[in-house]
Amino acid sequence: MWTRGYRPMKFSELFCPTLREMPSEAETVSHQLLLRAGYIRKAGAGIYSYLPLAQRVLKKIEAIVREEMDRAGGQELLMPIIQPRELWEQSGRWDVYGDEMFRLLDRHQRYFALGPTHEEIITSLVNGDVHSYRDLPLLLYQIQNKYRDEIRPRFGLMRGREFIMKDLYSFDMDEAGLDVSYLKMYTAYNRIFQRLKLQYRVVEADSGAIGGNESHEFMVLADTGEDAIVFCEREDFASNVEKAACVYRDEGPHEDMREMQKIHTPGMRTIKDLVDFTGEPEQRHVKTLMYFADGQLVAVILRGDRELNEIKLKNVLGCNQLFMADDDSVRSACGAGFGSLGPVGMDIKIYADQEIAGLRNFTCGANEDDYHYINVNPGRDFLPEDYVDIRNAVEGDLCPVCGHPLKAARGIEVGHIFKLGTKYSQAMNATVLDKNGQSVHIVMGCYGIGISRTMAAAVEQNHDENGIIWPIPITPFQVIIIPINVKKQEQMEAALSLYNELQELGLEVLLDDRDERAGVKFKDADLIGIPLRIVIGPKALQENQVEMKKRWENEIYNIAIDQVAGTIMNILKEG
RNA sequence: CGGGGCGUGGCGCAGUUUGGGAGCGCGUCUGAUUUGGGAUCAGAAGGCCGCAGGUUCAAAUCCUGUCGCCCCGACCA
Repeated sequence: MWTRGYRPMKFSELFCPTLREMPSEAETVSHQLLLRAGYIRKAGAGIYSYLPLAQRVLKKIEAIVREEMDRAGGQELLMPIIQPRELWEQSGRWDVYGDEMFRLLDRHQRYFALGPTHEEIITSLVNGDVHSYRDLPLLLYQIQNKYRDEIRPRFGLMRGREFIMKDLYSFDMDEAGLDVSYLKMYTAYNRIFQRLKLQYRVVEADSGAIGGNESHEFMVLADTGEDAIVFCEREDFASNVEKAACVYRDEGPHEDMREMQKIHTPGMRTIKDLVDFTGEPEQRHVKTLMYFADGQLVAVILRGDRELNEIKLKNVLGCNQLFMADDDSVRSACGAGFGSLGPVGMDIKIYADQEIAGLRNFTCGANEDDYHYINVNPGRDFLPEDYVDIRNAVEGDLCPVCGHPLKAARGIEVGHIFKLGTKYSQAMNATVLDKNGQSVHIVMGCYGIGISRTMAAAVEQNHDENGIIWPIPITPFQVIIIPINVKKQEQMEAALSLYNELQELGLEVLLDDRDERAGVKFKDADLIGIPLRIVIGPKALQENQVEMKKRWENEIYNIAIDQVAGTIMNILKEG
């Protein structure tokens, strides 16, 4: 149920510098509370020290992760943080990874990377010592610091430049083997997040730069999450909006096409300007975006109320590099600037979102500054290269499986699993001999859990105005005992005796033996988030009773001292 | 990298516009009175005003440069 082996603790000896005031640098709840409650301190942008309370939480999360990785057949190892450049050149990622990789020079002017991930090193490791199909499958993992020079570290532990991650890599003979390994991890991840008592959802995800074809993300649900997801309440479908296919259904019958007209629209550059000007809703406008795809200019058109999904666009175009065109390039190619662009008469390849096909009599730019067309119709007034799915999914879109309207939510990505296939084994020539003595590339998968991020996500999801409310499986202490007045001998004696009794039962107990006013101790107990609080005060003590309070409830119960241990054990068992 | 903001005792901030005393609240230390939701009184310690250069009789304040941090956008566990 919980992990033993941590010494109980007296608050007077604990290094837990709580802050009365909110640190000004923190914006997000988890960042604020972890700082205020004395869990973390910043050493630099995106770089933190974990204080004793945080270390306890991290160790608990790690313990659960380890148990489930081992249960699924994983073997723990530890790989270096400092990795030679040559390995990264073999996989081609020395260049591809770009500025996000920390690089350093040794005294001989040789380059090294601070590992942002460990595919290269583990592939090379396995390649050196695994030669036969008899050695597979192999599941290897570690819990290690990772280094990514994030463009913008933020939200405390949520997006650090140094963070703790569990990463497991699977090695199989073939795709069928990979499917088995992937399923093992999928199952293990579900067990982990259930055991952590976090509300989460598994969503389909884009596999991004790491490569591969199938991928799921494990999202802890929180309004402050950086990712948007959509899910279906009826069917087994949930997806990151980056990935979610948008179902398009032609609603027909369509209104009659009217005659296209050019109108004067001085100074109007945004959809909102046009909505105000024409009185037509956003859905009856079309916006035009210009991109460079591997150096070639393309136009993209979407309904006015939609957001372009660059990942989808990149996949549709099959390009490596995609970025928005600058104003000068657009002007010289189209004869007008952003805000006045449109598909009519444009001799650049146009990719239209699939919804555009069903629009009638919409408004768009005329490729002439301060002019727009109204009553534009696809097919009649312009022909796109193709109609494609390139917008972000939103709430209310139809489920691709059952057609039911989708719900939207926000989430914190705490786990991500990928089927890599042979991307790295080919690049680094990692092979084994199969039963026929034939050399085949190893089929790989990789599976990450952000350990430090999970701690932050847990706080994000479990707190109130007074502080953190730890889920029992990861709380730094299960019980805090507060004698109201440590100078009253009978209170301290009762407290100490209870403290000893509970710790002998294997519980993690924090005894607040500080000579502080009761209010201070209550405030700190709430702030640092201990689930169960035992208060030893003069009134109840005369009756041989103490007060018990659950951090997530308001009620206070009086309990006979000799029943405290049993009551606590029951509550903890229920989790 | 672009846009916005901030660097002044441990924390939160005022002071900068208009140059001339380094201040306030919290915390810390000592003593007393207190003791059930962040006590009160008395006393004390603690600051290269991010750093460098410049202007000036005089710079936290004006100028130049530089470093760091936070927030908004593209990356990801």
